[in-house]
Amino acid sequence: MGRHSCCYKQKLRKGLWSPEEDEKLLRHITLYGHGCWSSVPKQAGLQRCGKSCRLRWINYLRPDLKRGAFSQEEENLIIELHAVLGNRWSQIAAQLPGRTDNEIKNLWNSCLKKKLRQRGIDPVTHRPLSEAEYGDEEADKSAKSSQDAQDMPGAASGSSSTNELNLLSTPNSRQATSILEIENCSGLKTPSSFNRDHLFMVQDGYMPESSDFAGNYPAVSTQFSSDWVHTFVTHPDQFSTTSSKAASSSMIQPLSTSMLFPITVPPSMNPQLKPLIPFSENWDTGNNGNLSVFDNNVFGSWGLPAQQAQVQSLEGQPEYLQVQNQLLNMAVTLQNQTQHQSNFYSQMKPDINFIPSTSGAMWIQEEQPGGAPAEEEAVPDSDNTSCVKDVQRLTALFGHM
DNA sequence: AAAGATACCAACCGCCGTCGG
DNA sequence: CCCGACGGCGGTTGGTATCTT
Repeated sequence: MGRHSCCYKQKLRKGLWSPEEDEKLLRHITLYGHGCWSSVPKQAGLQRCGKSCRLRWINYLRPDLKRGAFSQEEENLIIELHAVLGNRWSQIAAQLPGRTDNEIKNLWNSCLKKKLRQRGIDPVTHRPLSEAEYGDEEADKSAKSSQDAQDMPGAASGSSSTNELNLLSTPNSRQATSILEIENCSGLKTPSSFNRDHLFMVQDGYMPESSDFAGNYPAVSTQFSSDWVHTFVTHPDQFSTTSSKAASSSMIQPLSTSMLFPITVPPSMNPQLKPLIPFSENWDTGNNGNLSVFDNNVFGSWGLPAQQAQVQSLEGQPEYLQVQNQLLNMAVTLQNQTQHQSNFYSQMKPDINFIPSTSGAMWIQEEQPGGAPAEEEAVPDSDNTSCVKDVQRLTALFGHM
């Protein structure tokens, strides 16, 4: 096996990157972009393979990376996403602006798996350990299918069995338990599977009424983390494929700008939200088997009470854009109400209200009505490591130029 | 204080899908 | 259609830091 083909051509450096190498790569990409990765090391004067450069850029040098410890909310979100996506780290990372798949993978392997086990939850199946280990036949079947989905992400289309998950929030959650349940949700394999199956979410005591489901199917891309609501709008193109992998991606994946529009709504706004997005009755009657939910007036409302949130049809504007606009307006309104963010990257939490990222994601955090910042789990300001790294990066970029 | 154990994380490895010739 | 280059992904490794005994 040995090295990747690009590494055979010449003797290339391996191992940790020196500050000088970082500087070269950072400067090169800042000035010229990366273009073809295989040509980057030569152009940048590096004795590395293109793959190594790409990895270094993505995992370390990218300017939009969020440094520092993961917040409790991020951890909860990762756990919830992992329950749905399995080890698809890149897709999970797509939901966490500023975090890399490698970072999340490391966190999972080093911390979250352990935490889940300590809580009696099997990190693979996301079911109670006792049930996962000694469960009845049905439990075994369910667990197995879930396991299959995670073991063979690429073979997802072949598996259409139950994918049940039951997530419990951390015992330390400030308010009510957040529970995300997906029942009989054919493994999120294809969007059309939602025609028969249903998915619902329970949060802070909210229990969807049966009428909520009458002919409608809630968007999977609304997530609850603690008492926050994470909502995503996915670009319709994401639904237009029958590829199992791409289809499952479409559920939560994202974002190359406008592909996904995540908004995190603070607890104080929850009363205004109804965590269901009606889906069209002919959800699965897409074009030749391809699903184009937006052709079918899927988004009749957006989390708000129906009478308040009917999407007005704007001539010539795709409905997903209308939804995005609604969310954007909401976000801007929030921003206007809470005018004290200053630097996007210097105060990620808890002070940031509105954080655009290059990936098109926005995170909104609102002040509590009393004016005090929304109470958050304690988030380490910025650990020494991240400081050192940031200094290193800045030095690399500017210190010698 | 030293040695061993454990945790953490950056980077590598190999596989796979896509694309262009 | 085939083949090679390339990018992307997930699993794994190895070095370093931290903790425990």
